[in-house]
Amino acid sequence: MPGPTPTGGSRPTTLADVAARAGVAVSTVSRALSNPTRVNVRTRERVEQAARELDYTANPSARALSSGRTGAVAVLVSDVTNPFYFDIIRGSQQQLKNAGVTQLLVDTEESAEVEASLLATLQRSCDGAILTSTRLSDSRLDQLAASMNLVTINRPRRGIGSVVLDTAQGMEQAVEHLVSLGHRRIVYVSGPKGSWSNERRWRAVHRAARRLGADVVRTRDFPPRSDSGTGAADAVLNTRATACIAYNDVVAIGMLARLAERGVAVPEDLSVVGCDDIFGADFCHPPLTTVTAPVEHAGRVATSILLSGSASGGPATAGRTPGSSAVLPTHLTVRRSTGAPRAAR
Amino acid sequence: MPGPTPTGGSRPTTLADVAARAGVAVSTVSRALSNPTRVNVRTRERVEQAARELDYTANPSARALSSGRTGAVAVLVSDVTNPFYFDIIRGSQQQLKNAGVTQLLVDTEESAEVEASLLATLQRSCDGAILTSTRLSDSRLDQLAASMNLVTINRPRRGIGSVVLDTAQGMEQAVEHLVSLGHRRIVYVSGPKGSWSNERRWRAVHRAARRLGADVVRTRDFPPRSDSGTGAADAVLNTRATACIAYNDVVAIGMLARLAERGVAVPEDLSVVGCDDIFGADFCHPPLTTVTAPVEHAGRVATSILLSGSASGGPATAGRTPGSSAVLPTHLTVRRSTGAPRAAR
DNA sequence: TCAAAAGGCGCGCCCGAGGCT
DNA sequence: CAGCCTCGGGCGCGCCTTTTG
Repeated sequence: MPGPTPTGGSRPTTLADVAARAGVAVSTVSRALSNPTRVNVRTRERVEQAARELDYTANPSARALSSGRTGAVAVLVSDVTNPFYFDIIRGSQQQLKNAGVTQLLVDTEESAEVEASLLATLQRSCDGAILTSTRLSDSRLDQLAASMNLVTINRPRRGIGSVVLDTAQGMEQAVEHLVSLGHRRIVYVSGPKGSWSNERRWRAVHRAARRLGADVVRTRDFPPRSDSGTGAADAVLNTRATACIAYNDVVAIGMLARLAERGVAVPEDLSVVGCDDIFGADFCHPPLTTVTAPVEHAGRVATSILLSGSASGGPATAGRTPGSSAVLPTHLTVRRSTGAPRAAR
Repeated sequence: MPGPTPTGGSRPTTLADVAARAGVAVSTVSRALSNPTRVNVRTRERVEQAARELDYTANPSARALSSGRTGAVAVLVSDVTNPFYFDIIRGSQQQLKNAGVTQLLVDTEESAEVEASLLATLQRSCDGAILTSTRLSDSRLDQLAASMNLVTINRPRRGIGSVVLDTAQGMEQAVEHLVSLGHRRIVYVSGPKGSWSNERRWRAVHRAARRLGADVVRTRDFPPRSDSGTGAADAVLNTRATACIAYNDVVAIGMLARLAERGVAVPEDLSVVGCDDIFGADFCHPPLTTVTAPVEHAGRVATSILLSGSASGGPATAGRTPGSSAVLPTHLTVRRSTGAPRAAR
């Protein structure tokens, strides 16, 4: 017996139950509930009351099966642990709830393969997906976008909806800031390989440094985790640089811990700049100079783009909408982790 | 035409497509794919190859509709913004992925009504739910548990699976710690009304203080958000206390900011203790003395309990399993935000 | 012992019948 | 009698499960 017959004894009420109680046909109940204007007021009220009395709730699976719309949107993040995503999750959660859509939170474990295989399944169980810092190849991305609604964050691509946090701009400001303080040797602490953002940030730093006549080198790649901070700090100290710009705040905060451990004074011995302005950047010690990005806003915008695209008519419209894209400006927020270099070092 | 016919031109392949290609019946394909042992090896291989060639992926909605199992688990949090939940989300995400289950992340906005209404819908679209810090009444909880698999975190209830982070224990240690430093007047910064944890923590603090001969009062209730810190700090300063214990780290960190703003030295003028040991508690300024709770572990355990319960056979078994429960110990982690009170104040 | 056939699962949507103005 | 509003019937969605050969 397949019927889920928990405790109440009776299985969940269906449209048919409501129809019987209201004395109308199943199709009428369906219409009354989902398209109230297309039915007589009196009938509608009868139906609604019956539904209320029976505590009717539509079966989402059945609805999805016949309509093609699931009422869910997937949000893919490379690592749920990373505080950077918290704000994105939060921003999209907010928008999704307003639209009555549920959020499927998915962790891709920083792997393109995991991401791809998850999306294959997810494709059927959601109306669209928000890809944050995707590791997918261009071709895979295009292919996917053809069969489902997609919006990327920090990974623009022609024909696909996208939101970009223009951290490159903030990175330039960071370099200018450091140079104006007197720094001439700067290190960029590189993020994960294959990250579009990482390359973009590095290029911005590199370009700005060259323009301003400062030396800049790049460390090896570090995973975007707090514990990368140890290796990153050591790597930076191994150079003769007086300032460093980290791929993001998570790493930067990790570095602060290691620097304190090694007795390196920030900013006197080394200035540190982060990126993203995550939770914690303002109350760590010293408070972190960082590139402030409107992350939560990005989550909201990405969700709006996705919803406006899929609203027009379920998965059938996937790939049709040109894919609007937004670029959100960032700016440097100067706190206490940067300062003039010590004259003699 | 309802068919989702994105770009490839052809709609997603179904069991029937695979059956046709493999030259067998639909039911055979179904079995071959979901219950491989119950079918001839040669047949199975033919089917599997056909499925591979056609890039077949089952439609989760259809599967859910007929089987009753959705392959999803909901995780309800009162506020996705709260870093405390990050670790829970992370812990459960991990376990769920191992089991091939997807996570539905849901924000209840600190409201019992929102929580209840969401659960009504969710009930059909997931195989179970993890309720973190639920605000539901006992009766509502029981009622719900009768019709779906539930596991609560920090809200034990007979007959329902639960995980409790025993922060009361850590709270006692906190009081002992403060008293041993010489504090005699302590304030407990109260969390949200209706929170089981809040009451429990307060009682633990109260009891321990009385036992040790210290005075303890309680502030008004504060929402568990960082910006409550301002009001909380002011409220505490308004008393003659030399130490305070906050409902949780989020509030405590918010208080640190306000205290710095008002020029109050921590711990010289006021000792501050938090709870949970969230991300940031170790690198704020000063690093926070707090009750360390194995939050991620709690997320993992809760998920395991839920999965072991629902594994036995879909929603039909809801309410049957007695509901195992776990209590995870906590301990005080002393950092720099607590110290001896200034002799004269 | 295995595979084919058929009957749901619950809902959305299309089409057409009937009543009323 | 034409036209509109309203409702009922029926099919299809894709899969699982049971029964039958």
